Amino acid sequence: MTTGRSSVRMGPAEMVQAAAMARRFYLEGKSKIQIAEEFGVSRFKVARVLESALERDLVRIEIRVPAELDAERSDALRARYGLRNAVVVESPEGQASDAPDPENLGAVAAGLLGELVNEGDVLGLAWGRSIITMANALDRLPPCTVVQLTGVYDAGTAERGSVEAVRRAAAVSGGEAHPMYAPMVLPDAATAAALRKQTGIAAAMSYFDKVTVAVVSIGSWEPRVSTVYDALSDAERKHYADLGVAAEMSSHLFDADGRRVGRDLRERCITVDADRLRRVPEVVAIAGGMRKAQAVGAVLRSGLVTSLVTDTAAADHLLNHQSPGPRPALERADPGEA
Amino acid sequence: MTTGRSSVRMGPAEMVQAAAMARRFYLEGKSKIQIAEEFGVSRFKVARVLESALERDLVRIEIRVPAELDAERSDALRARYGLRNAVVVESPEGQASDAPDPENLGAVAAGLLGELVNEGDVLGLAWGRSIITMANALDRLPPCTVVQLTGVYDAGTAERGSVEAVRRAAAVSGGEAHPMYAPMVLPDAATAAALRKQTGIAAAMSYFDKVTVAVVSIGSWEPRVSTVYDALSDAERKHYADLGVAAEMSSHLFDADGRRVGRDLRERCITVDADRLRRVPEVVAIAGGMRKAQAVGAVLRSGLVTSLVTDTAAADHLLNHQSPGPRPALERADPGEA
DNA sequence: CTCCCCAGTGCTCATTTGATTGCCAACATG
DNA sequence: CATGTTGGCAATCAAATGAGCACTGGGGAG
Repeated sequence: MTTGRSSVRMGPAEMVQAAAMARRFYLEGKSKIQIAEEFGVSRFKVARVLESALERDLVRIEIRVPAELDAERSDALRARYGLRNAVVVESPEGQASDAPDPENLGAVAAGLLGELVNEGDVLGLAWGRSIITMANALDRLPPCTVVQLTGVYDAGTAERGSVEAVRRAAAVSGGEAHPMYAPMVLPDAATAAALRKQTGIAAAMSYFDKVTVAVVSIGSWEPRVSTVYDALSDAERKHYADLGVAAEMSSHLFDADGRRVGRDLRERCITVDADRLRRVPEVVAIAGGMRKAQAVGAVLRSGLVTSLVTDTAAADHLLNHQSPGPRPALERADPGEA
Repeated sequence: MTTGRSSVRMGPAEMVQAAAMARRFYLEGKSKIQIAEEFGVSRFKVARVLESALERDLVRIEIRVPAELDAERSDALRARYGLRNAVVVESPEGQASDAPDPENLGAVAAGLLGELVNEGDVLGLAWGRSIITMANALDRLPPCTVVQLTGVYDAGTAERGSVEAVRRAAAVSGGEAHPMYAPMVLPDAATAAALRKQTGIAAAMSYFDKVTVAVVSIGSWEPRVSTVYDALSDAERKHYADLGVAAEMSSHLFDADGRRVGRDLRERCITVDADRLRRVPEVVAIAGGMRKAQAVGAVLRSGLVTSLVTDTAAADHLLNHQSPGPRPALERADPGEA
């Protein structure tokens, strides 16, 4: 700032010399002292020349990530919300608020999973469209046990999607699969309790305590954006909406500040407990799109999530219109151990 | 080289983290230690991540110079021939060996002169087409005295070109002009001697010892490529060619090794002595094109020249087909003082 | 099972680097 | 002419950095 202004023009000799020095320094990795000796100037001079070369854009440094990733927002999100990992996927241009999670979200999450999962881990998968997409996009995964964290959502086309996802992940990984053939939301607590005692379901649930990496989805309290919302009656929807539900994750409900609300719902659901989830060293949430942005913020503020895969639209909202809230970064065991 | 291979794929989290670290380091100027603290890793980890980011082209550093300059060849020439400054101008594409010095050469030389000349300097200009071009391209020059170093070449269109160049340079600079109204090559030594006694010419020549920056041109011993060659008779041309003339500069002749030959020619010429030229702290030669490449090499080997402005074609020849010769870099007074 | 190898990590020490300060020359001003 | 000011430059010292080394833990071969 104090020396060469960008406005004063450099002559060709200065330019060429600066370029030569910059080449030595940045591309050939020579030290400034070596360069100073070669050019017969003091090392301070070299430093000044390089500094001004930087100012004048004679040296251009760019950080290139694959086009679909937004490094800047990823980093900002990670820092702001105290996440261990944040990956922001570029939202397709022109696609407005009603776009669901883009295809990319799943593919990128699959890549992230490949990084986070180590051999011997126990991977838990909740329900979610993006999670299905992710499972399909998985191409390699270290050997690990895969367990289903929630019941399935039994409407729409991808009926047994969650089961499929668990099977697919286990197949790619080469490990055991522990799916659950049960709906996520049941008519009443009794039915749910009965189901939980079923051999297969109980077997799967017995792994919940061992899960080292969980993948969850986030929905907002709107039709077609929350699995649970869609599964309830109008009266029930109204009931929970009055509690101030802002987000739903694996059938757990949160208000805008990330506090659990409507805990009674849990009794009717086949899902992993929030407290158990909190003990999972690495919880990856996948959700994107404008409509889910608020919900994602709410869940982040709950402190249940350690990593996030989202898109530009949601990231912008989280960065510009929401605050991380009081809960600091998570203090969990490092997900490194098995 | 030892750590991350370029072939092993990075997951999105690693990618995003590497990008974030690279941004901090390269664009925001944070230290690796700061980055290590922020990300909760050791500074060595940061160093390794940045190193691998460099290997994987996640960080791209490019040295950008104005398109017309060839930084790499400039630097190579400077280093190989021990020059103080070397500037290589991009030869226009497809323009073959018979291209004379491109327009750019003069413009770039003008810029170089603006750098090299300081207030109070005495600038000497020899004859040469590029020097005329250069003078026309001059846009600013510190106040200095401008002296004509050689007589003019009195044929062709730009008849009094050299005089014009001196006047123009003085006008831009705001200093005195000392032109010489005399031809460069004369029929015999007596005529030359008589001319040298002329008031105006003698006045100009009295400045030769004070010249601090000289600009000269280089020609090869061919028609239309050397001013002197064109001014001689066939017999004379043959005579000097038999002496092994490879280059001509301000009516001084050099063989391929940079040794002076045909010194008798000097008697017939109005020009600055080679020995005086050698005492000038900064001698800038301007010459380009394939046909002059050999000649440029010869003059460089004479050690008379401290800086060179040339083009890609000549530079390639100088770098690939010629050697710098025994004479090391010049040991002259720094051109800094007035 | 042991052993070796290998990749990854963090440490130590020597070197490099940046921020600060002091110096000198050029210049404007009283 | 003396003096203050400014700007560029080099020296100093503390912080940052790199190269080499030791440690560890897992995986495969014998």
